[in-house]
Amino acid sequence: MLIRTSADLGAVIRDRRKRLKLDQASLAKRIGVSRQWVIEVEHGHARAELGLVLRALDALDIRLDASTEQTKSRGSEKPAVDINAIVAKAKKSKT
Amino acid sequence: MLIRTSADLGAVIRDRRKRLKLDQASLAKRIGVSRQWVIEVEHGHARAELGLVLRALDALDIRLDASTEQTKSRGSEKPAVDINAIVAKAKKSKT
DNA sequence: CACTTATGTAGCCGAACGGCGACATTTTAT
DNA sequence: ATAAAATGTCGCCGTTCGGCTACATAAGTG
Repeated sequence: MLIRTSADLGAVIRDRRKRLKLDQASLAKRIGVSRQWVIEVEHGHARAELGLVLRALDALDIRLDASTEQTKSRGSEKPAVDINAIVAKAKKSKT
Repeated sequence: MLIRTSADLGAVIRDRRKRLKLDQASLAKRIGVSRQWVIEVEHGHARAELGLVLRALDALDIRLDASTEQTKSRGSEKPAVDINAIVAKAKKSKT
């Protein structure tokens, strides 16, 4: 699943937890956090600590992959040549 | 790339930033955080806020994928039947 | 119905976050 | 070598984290 927001993450975690037939308390113990933490994260708490979240994913055997392959381009992406640098140089050596 | 730790995340972010020829200040502005935040995260700050990290990945067009497909099994994984529940019930109706 | 379990909520607390400004250090370019 | 930019470090500060205890609802079972 594609992760965009903390809510996505929370959903993934909750689904996986249920699939593994774990209750929040057990999962919390596995991860080493409080039960409330699990609750908040499953609800999409955006300000949770990155490290704890990663531990949670590990405890649930969820793989996280980062890739730069993108389907939707959003304007200028990978300029084969760094136009900016060229322009900058051009500006400097004006005369 | 597989993300296990915050250091992995930091490396991915830094690589991608350089690949995009951005300096930390510009990236920070894109994400909406301070320049120091970028520094710390690139260094693997484990306690960074999840939401900000996700914003960073988005700003760099890095896709995050969560999957439960795993190569290395680590003990008991997907018990087809929930033995625990069964045992629990058995214990209860002991007589 | 009464009983157990799971989940969610509230307040208190120490600790750390992240922003800010200023400075030190490293790297890059001329 | 000189200048400029990029990167990293340091306090200060308001805000929030995450753990804790206790309580409040669901949700399921006899």
